[in-house]
Amino acid sequence: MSTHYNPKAIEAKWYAHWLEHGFFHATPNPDQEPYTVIMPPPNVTGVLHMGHVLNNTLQDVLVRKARMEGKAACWVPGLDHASIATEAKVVAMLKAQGIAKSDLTREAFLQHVWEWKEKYGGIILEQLKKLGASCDWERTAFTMDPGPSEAVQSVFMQLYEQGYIYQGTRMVHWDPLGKTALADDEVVHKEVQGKLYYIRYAVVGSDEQVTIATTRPETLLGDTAICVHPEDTRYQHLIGKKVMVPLIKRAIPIIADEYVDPTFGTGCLKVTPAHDMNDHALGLKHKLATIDILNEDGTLSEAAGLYVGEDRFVARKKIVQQLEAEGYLLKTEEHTHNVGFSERTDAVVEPRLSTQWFVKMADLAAPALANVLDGTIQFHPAKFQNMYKAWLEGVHDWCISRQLWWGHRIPAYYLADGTVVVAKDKMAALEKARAQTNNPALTEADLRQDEDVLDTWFSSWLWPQSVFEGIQNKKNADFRYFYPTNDLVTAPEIIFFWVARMVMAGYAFQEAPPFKNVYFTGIVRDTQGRKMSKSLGNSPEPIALMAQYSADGVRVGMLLSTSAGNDLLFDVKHCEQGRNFANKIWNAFRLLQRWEATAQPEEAHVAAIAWFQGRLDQVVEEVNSHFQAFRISDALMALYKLVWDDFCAWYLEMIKPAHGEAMSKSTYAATVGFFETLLKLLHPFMPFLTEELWHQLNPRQPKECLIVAPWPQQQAYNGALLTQAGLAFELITTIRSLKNKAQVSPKQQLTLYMVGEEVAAELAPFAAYIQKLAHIARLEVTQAKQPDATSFSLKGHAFYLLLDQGVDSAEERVRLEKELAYAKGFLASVLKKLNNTRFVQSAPAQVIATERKKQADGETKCKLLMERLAQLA
RNA sequence: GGGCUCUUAGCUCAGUUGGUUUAGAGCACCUCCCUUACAAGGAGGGGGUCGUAGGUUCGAACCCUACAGAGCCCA
Repeated sequence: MSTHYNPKAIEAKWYAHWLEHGFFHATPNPDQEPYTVIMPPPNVTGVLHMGHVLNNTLQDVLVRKARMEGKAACWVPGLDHASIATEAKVVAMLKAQGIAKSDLTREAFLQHVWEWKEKYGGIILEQLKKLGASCDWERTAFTMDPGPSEAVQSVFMQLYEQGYIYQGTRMVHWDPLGKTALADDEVVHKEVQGKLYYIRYAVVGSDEQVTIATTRPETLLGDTAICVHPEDTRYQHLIGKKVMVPLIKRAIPIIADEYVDPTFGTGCLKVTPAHDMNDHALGLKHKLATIDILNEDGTLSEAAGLYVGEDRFVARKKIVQQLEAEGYLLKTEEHTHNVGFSERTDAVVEPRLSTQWFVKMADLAAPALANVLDGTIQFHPAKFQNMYKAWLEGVHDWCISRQLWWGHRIPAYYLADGTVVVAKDKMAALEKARAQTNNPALTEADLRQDEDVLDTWFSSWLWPQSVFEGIQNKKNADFRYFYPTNDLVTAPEIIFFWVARMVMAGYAFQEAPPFKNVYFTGIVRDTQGRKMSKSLGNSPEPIALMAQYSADGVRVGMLLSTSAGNDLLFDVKHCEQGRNFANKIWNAFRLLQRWEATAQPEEAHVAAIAWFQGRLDQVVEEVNSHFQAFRISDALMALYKLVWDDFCAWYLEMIKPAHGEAMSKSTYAATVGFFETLLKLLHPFMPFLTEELWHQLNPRQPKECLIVAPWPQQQAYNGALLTQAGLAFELITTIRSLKNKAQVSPKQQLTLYMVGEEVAAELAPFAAYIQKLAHIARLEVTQAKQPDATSFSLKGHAFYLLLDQGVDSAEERVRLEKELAYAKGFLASVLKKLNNTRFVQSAPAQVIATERKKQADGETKCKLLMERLAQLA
């Protein structure tokens, strides 16, 4: 057996084995408790990045533990069709082949997208298998599959009939690159260094001029008013007059509104109702004209009058030049401001007036908020409640139409006169239209379906329901069994996009929450705290990382660096630590395996076994409670220490037979049992290594896999024994340290005196181990002072260590004086409390008792140190 | 501009309702050791007074106030 764990063959072997035996597949079973996790569906265009590794490792840990606990663990994987991202990708690909989207029919274009999807889509799901993800692959779902698509359609119709979906002309965020509207939260605001242009407008019928400051001078072509604050004395006399828009020479009114901030710029605002959210509101209020100067692709329209057909940014430059040439530009200033960018295409978003479909949110938001605030749905960490609450309380209606082809086409049909009919298909729409218009002569040719598709999130928000066909068929067995799901693991970035809307959908369509817990992960950043991104090239490639450190190593590395909800600075060193841990376990197994259990007579390591059993039980309890609180990295760290420190460093060394000697059968059996329990506890975190060792440890049937072995039971443990062992270990460490400081070989056999029968009794079960591990030849109880030996105290007990070559009194003095100073300081702080009558009067009895104990320990320690110093003098 | 969160060892973070030793962990660091499970290892060790300044309390990393710095969400 190799001295190093070699994961390659092992990982492939066990993943195939688990699949072959159907361990990942869950079906409704009345004898089992269901445990359901819905994977946040990655984009069909996606490839595995470190964020996915984090997110999916966590889900797999939760799912594997639940499976071992005997639950019907169902982890549903899926893919999201990602309208904008996918369409943009395919458009670019076609362009590279010399095909323009505009030359294709809708059907032909969609044909290309489906072909692309079949060929390249969903790579990420294959990559997740490398990570060990134990998803129920038989349930893999895609948002564009017939089931989920039907759910989208039916929900659209239902909400439309109930009046929750409406069509409206609104200012929307327009993505000129994607040529589509965006929802509020698909716009990312970034600080941008721009310019503030000061432009003069001449007042009609006067020599006066007013100066406005704008960051977007090209929009002046769409100006329909100038607005000032009604109380601004600089401009009051101009209210009601008109000014000439430069270059195009259009007269527009000067109006007054309190909306204007007199301290910003010149206090004089140009109003462009078609191209600014706030200006639009002003326009409505003051009944201003609206001039839309932009085309859908961000070029200037006929209405602009100038630079028609030019891109908005080109036009901006040219207009600035012309303004300057014609003397309208007073000055420019550097100016930092927030600019909206499209989440998907990164294009600068343009506020634009258009007719779109919306979902009315207020009623849907109410139960979604209430059930999070009352704890029906719990957030981990809970701090995300605040953000969730703020968003839901000020929620805006949701713009759900997108001017794209790839996605769920809106099931709305128009008649020539503009009548709208919503129905699941053309035939149904025709029937409705005939009934609605009382015109049985209508034919399919009279109906035109809406060209737009729905926001991708409009399918994602149904995901926990639609993967089980819960919209169309609420009574189906899977849905009734697996819904509501248990835990959702996702990123806080999509708390509004997705989490909030799923909760709304849960209450809107099932009157039940979609999940019980939401665990928010942080963002994976590099060691400098920068977000990992392709352009920075600061993200390790997960598959390569797994090849280097093993899948288990990467899982452990990822988990060790995470705490719920906090961003994590990812360092490959953590994966190295994970790999080293795997190796440690591997080698513990090698040691165990080489032992022969034949010793006669049967002499078991009773104390060692009882102690480790206690530690095991203690840690099982600890791990369970960490899981309950979603403190996954703490659970892992508890196991890391249990294995490395308690099992390897202490237990195995305690029971390790001397060179060439055999081991008793009962000790060996107990140890194998411990190792099995450790493998069980570690399995959710390190599935491959543990499954391999599980089968190497004992011959088992193919079906008898660790992945379905029962999770260890929580048992009561002997706390007193753990305390005794703690003292013994502390004693061993102290002896080693004293030897080290005295430059005595660690293996030098020495004599140790324990002062008093009490401590001797306390340490009795571990006496043999103290002798073995600290290399103590003679362990004696004494009451007498030992002038030739070094003294020390632990937990109020005194000890003498007889170092063979005597004591270097100078060094010993320094050491003792340092210790004494500390002990005195400590004692003083305790006495300060105890001498304070108000403390003694008001503190709880238990606190005072603890302080008294501290005092006693401190006094013993000081007394001993002073005695020893006196001897040395 | 409004709201939220954070600031504890070199780094990343724990620290539960204020009171078990004048604060813990992992990693990193220093010394010694290639000892027959593991150098991807072993033994030992050093290191912080908890952002700053006040306040409440018998007692504060923990509660309150102000200030400084970092981040997030919304506009």
